[in-house]
Amino acid sequence: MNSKPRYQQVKDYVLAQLESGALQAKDRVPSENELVEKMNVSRMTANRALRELNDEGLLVRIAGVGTFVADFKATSHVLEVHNIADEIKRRGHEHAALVLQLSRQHARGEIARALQLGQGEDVFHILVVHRENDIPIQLEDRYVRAMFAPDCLEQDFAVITPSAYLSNISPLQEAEHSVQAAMPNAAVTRHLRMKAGEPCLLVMRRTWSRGLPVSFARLHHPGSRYELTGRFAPANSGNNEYTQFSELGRREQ
Amino acid sequence: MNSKPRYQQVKDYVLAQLESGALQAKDRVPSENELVEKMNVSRMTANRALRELNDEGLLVRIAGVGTFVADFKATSHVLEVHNIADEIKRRGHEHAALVLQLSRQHARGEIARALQLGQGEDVFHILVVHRENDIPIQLEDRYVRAMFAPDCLEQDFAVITPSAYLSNISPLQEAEHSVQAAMPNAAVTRHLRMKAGEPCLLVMRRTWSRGLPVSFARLHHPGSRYELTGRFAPANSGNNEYTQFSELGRREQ
DNA sequence: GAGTGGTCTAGACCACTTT
DNA sequence: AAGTGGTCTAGACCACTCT
Repeated sequence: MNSKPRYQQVKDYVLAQLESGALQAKDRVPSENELVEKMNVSRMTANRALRELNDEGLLVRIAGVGTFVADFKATSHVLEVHNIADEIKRRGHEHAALVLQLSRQHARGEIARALQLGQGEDVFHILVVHRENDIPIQLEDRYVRAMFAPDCLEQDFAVITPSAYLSNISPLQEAEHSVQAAMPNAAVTRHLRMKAGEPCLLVMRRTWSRGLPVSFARLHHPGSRYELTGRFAPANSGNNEYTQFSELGRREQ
Repeated sequence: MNSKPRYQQVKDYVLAQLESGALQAKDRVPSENELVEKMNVSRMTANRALRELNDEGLLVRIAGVGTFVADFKATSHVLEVHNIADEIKRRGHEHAALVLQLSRQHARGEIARALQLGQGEDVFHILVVHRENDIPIQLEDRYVRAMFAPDCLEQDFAVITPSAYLSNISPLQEAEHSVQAAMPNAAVTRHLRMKAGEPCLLVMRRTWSRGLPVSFARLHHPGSRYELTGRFAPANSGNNEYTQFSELGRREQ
């Protein structure tokens, strides 16, 4: 029954004191050697427990000084931006994609800047509507550096997501996101079947591969049907370490 | 010069193969014992390297089988929701808060549900406008379980952020967020000095302490002036492990 | 049975800050 | 000098999977 690893037991012991309030922010946490004695573990095991709690942001460790309760557990929480097709499937719903446009263009203005292209370098322009159970849920307006994806025009993006296609070509290594509220133009309104006056949740994403920005996407979502959600909870007694899940969710009601 | 810890050298060795493309998604990564021989380290050191890369989501380990390159490195990226006052100060700007309302109320409808209160249990209602260099940037509409914060009415929320006040009372342990685009009502429009027809980026946040939801907040931000941004980048050669930063940013231009 | 990851130990050396 | 965290090792036992 006490099958939990020893380092996890040490973590639980410390976590319990955090949660009970016995240890407050900036308080000193038992040192590795103190835990070695109290919990009858080796120092490597105590070290792993405290190091992981440090990595998780709950503790702050200072070599030569000690280990302390971190200050701002509550201030910085996490949202994740997922692949839309995976999200839909994870909800057990049907994903369908409709390709509205797939062409090669010269990069101009914002696109050229976002992808760090010289004016006139080529990009592929992909415009796809993603549907969940036939309800439009995302308009993907994506530009891809042409040099990076020479066979882009031959893809069927109704079958393979542009995002999946890109990460197949080469591992993507960096991403940058921004989320904002914006009013859609007429075309976006139409493609997402939105009511007039309804705002969009607009996610902009840039991805890098080997130091070069290779893709820039504007992901429009109808404000009435979508939200980005996240939950953040240290696992008290039972589970592993942290439960962090979130989803690009279709609003239920 | 080669002062980097051995486990980090092992991580770098594996990372280099991920980044060069020598190892693709689902490929098998050298086992701990293979790394022990190739890198001249002990197995504990090889184990730490692979375990950390696993924790970071880059590798998948299966006991009895092997270690493999993770599948969807690019699909799930992170945004963080920060404390507004800290964010403003971090940008070197001036934060000011104007308290519009501070009162005790009976919980009804959505508020009672969100805080899991019986109809009629009391909440404190806090309404504050946060300004960055005198420009309204967030309307905080917050409800706090009355039992949790008996001295709430005596606080000066122009000086201490409600969020900071709450985490002073007791460590907050769980948080739930949703981000959506919505049209503001007339009062929100006025308090944030928004143009007619401009949408809001609306962050809703619930926080828990010791298993009870203690606070529910609607954070309205003018769509034209705010966005939530995030960046995600594994540190290739030089740095620690991961660089994950993000901010609730005032849009620059 | 050979190989894998998962864990644990007892001891070690180091650089650092505190007293 | 004593205490702290940071790292590393050589060996060990286990449960598991694959062949």
